[in-house]
Amino acid sequence: MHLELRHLRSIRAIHEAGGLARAAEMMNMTQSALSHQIKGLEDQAGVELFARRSKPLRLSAAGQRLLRLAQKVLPEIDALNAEFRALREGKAGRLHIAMECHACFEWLMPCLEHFRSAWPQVDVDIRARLAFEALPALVREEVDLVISSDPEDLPGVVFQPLFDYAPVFICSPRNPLAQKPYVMAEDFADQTLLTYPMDRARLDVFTELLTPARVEPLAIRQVELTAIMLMLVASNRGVAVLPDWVVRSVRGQPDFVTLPVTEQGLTRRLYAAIREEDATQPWMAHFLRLARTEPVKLQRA
Amino acid sequence: MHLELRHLRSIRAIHEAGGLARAAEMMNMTQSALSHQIKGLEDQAGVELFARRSKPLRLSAAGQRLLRLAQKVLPEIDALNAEFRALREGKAGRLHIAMECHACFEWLMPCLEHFRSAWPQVDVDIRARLAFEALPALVREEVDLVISSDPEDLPGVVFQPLFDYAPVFICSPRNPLAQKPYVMAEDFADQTLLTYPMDRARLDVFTELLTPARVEPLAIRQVELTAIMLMLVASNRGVAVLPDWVVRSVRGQPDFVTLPVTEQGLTRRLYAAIREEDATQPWMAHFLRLARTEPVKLQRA
DNA sequence: TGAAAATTATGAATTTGTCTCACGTTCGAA
DNA sequence: TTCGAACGTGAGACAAATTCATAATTTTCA
Repeated sequence: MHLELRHLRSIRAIHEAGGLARAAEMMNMTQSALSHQIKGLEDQAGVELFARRSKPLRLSAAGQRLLRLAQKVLPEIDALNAEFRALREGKAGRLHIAMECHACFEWLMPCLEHFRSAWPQVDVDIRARLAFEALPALVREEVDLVISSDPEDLPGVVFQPLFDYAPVFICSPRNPLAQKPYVMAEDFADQTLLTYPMDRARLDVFTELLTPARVEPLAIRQVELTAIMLMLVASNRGVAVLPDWVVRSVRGQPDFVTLPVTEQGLTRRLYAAIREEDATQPWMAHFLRLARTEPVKLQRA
Repeated sequence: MHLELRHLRSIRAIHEAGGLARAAEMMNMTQSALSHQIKGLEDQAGVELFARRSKPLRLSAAGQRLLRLAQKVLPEIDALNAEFRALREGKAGRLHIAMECHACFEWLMPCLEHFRSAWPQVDVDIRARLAFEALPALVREEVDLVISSDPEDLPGVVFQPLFDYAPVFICSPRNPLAQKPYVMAEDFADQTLLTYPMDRARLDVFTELLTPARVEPLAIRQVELTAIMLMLVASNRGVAVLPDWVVRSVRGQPDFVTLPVTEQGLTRRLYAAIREEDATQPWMAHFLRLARTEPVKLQRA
């Protein structure tokens, strides 16, 4: 069959108008055109859609079945049109975020909460552990924003700086390292290192410290949740290097000792990678503004 | 916008085929036609549906939204086509039954149970109390079968006889009438009559007895459910005239006395009114066969 | 890096389908 | 029966979709 939305619209109009002539007027076409259309549809379907006996043309049983479909489908089409219109006007959009930085949940969630209420027509989502590389996925439009601390030069992609943070060493006061003024790469050689389950290339402690110094920790244990990681640190089952906004939340608790990484401490900058085309979207600008201010509140908390 | 199903099919095909050329082949059209079609759609929508940067043409965010719609809508269209095909082959259909005879639930339900398993593709339904007249509704194709005991001569409608039944008087043994060998119209003058909530013209007790004799019962109480009506009879709150297959179910119970209506007893014939066009449908024939045999089992039970 | 291969875009001609116009037909009511 | 309203039909006009041929890409692979 060659059913088209045009036919569904006609069926609905004929039902609502209670006749072919009035329906034709509703749809800005001649009564003849509608008659032809319906006839063609019936020929294709091989089913009588209208009770032809009496004059104000009424739907047959099969026609009523078709009407039900029309009443289900057409509103969805209209909804999509409304969405596209909002999209053109910059009110709607999609913001699917890929995080390379696993601890970013902490500040991302409050951000998205604020954002959602301001831009209800933007479809938000977070994808934590991507099975694939995040930046290619950004180019492929599978995601719309990537949180990363390693800007790359990619055509069509821009890296917007968000804020600076410091990777901080954290361990139990019972750990011997707790006595030191700061930690160095060599200090990890006899430690169990707790990390998020990600590639080493995406973990500050490796890219900034251990890999350049060619130091390998005694053991590595991968942990998904920040809260669990802190528990393990508190019970001296391992040490970790975490962003300052995470460490700040346990400051002053007697179970934890925090130290700078290297004598000067490390500083890293977080970026939002987005497609060039999206950089001008008003909602994207709003989100970036939030992503620059929210985390700072956490860091100062 | 001028979105059509054709476009949804194309979107889906391009997604599934992973490219425009392969999709075009899948849809038995040239690659050029698809390219033109997509371009037209994007112009209309004012939204980029595909990521044009890289060659094996992929869906953009908006395109993915459209794909979701396609995946929701197209299966429904296919389902309808399957239904229409079954309809043409006489496997599917609609059997919406209107009852003028309210007590017919008793035998109609078992009938429909059997029928449903034999003709799963026929959409069955019962409408008990129609707000309108049942026969005009049959002509208008709002229902497909009317249970009635008053055949009329209507163009396009045929009355198929189902079976005969006897309207039987039923009362409590404590009721004075319980002593009589049969009841007459005059006996109702000082009785509370229990009836289904229908027009008098559709109730045997009036059409066959009281109206011709110009007798009015002391009171009329309308009851929806047969079981409730029997309860009221048992507690001598009223008397009733019910079809024999209903009365048969309480035969032998000490709470009830049943008597013939008039000396000879009444006999009525039940008909199924259907549209002429449906008379040749195989499933309709099957249903009528069931409707002739099932009730007789109840009457003999 | 450069050429070949694969993939998509474009433009004009053609085909297909849809609509309009004018008139015929049917149905229901007076 | 006749009238009027509502629907059907057919030919031509028009619009839209498709095709063919070819250009402009990007991707792949040597």
